[in-house]
Amino acid sequence: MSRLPVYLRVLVDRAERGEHTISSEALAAASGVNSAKVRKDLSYLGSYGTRGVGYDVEYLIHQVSRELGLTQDWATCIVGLGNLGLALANYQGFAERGFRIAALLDADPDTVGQQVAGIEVAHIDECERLVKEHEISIAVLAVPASGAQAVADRLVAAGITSILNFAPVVLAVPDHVSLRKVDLSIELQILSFYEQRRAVEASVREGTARASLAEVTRRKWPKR
Amino acid sequence: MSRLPVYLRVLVDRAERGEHTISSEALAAASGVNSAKVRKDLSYLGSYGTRGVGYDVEYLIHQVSRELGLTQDWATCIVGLGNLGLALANYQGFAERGFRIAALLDADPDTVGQQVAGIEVAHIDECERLVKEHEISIAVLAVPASGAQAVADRLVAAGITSILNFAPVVLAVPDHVSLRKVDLSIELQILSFYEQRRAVEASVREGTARASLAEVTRRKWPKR
DNA sequence: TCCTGTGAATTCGTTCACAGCC
DNA sequence: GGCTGTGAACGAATTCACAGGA
Repeated sequence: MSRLPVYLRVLVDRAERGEHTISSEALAAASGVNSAKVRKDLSYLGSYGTRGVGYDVEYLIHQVSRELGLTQDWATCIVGLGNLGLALANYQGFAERGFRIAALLDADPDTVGQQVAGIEVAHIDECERLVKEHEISIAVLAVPASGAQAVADRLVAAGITSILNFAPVVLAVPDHVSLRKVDLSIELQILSFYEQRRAVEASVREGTARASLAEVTRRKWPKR
Repeated sequence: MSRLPVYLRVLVDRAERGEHTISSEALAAASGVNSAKVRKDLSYLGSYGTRGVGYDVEYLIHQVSRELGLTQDWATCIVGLGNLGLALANYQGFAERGFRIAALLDADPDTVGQQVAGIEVAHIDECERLVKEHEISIAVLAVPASGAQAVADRLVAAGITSILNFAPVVLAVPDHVSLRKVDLSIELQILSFYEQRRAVEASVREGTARASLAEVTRRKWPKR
């Protein structure tokens, strides 16, 4: 399911190049997955391809967009206008894809009142009113770790039902709220893990390694 | 394995609060996972807990850090100093966690030469030299989608072995290179999907839904 | 008694392989 | 002949459940 957006991106790209049809094989290659997986994923949509031919690009774009709820636009808010929040607010790709920024929120009195990307930053205390007024369902959280859970609780109470969390903490939210997280340092640490593992492997190949825990552990982890 | 960084964060937090011991149950709850999973994950490290007691927090921090390769620091570079690249360059959490920014790279002549976070932005043409000179192994890619693959190829040729990609494209890299991606619009689209699904479910409960494809499809997807 | 470590059971996602249709 | 749709086989990850040590 998290693959649908990837397919969609490939499809849009192909449509722009004027291609009208695409095979599961081609879509798979461009998306970095297996072709059987593509066919199975698409079969869940009930979208039909044509045997012997492939999938109609335009039609599939329509189906996937609809499945993803992209045929309507979603009002969102960005909470926390530090470095990252500012970058997100200025990011063009937001609106293009049907995610309209309806409000910007911050707790810092110096930030409140400033114009960012054509929108005035409101105080976090306004969140209840703004969420209701603009029917905001999605919040992007770019606040410091220490305040993140409190802000999340407040947003949920205000009526938010989806949160995209950039703060480096594990948030707890009620069942009816969707939560996704983007965590820079976790990503880097994962890369670090594989870097280190390659270093250990290299030293083993060269025979310079001493028997070590890392060595014993080495084979237990998946390939990448 | 991608859970180790999460455990580590929880452990550090507990250590700071002066706790010396933690049970798999408590660690699991704070990490948002099942306790058996925690025990199994930790057993791969060869770290031993104490039956009847739990795990020693300090010792576990040491073990996990070592496994993740965080006992050394990694030289990294940020490529692309648009909104996002700037925010990343100014992000403090980088250096704190052992990821030293050794170079900033951009293709825009107006950006090259500027100081960002105390480092002068170099031209992308310098990447071969800088990667070698600073032994940079990890690159953070914050360039526009259109140029991302070319830049990635170049970085790989220069000797980079890990890439954290923020550009909204599927990158292809050789097997010996690790690749992670962070894609804002994909995350939003996934949230959109669940938002929409909730809307459909609500209309079904209210009896206002017409029989529809979305309705038929509804049950096929995982819970969240 | 409490909590870890781990085989066994289960669930989930992926891939294979081929029947069926264009 | 080419390509989709899908049952069946497979493999990986998760969870159960309990033996055994502190």
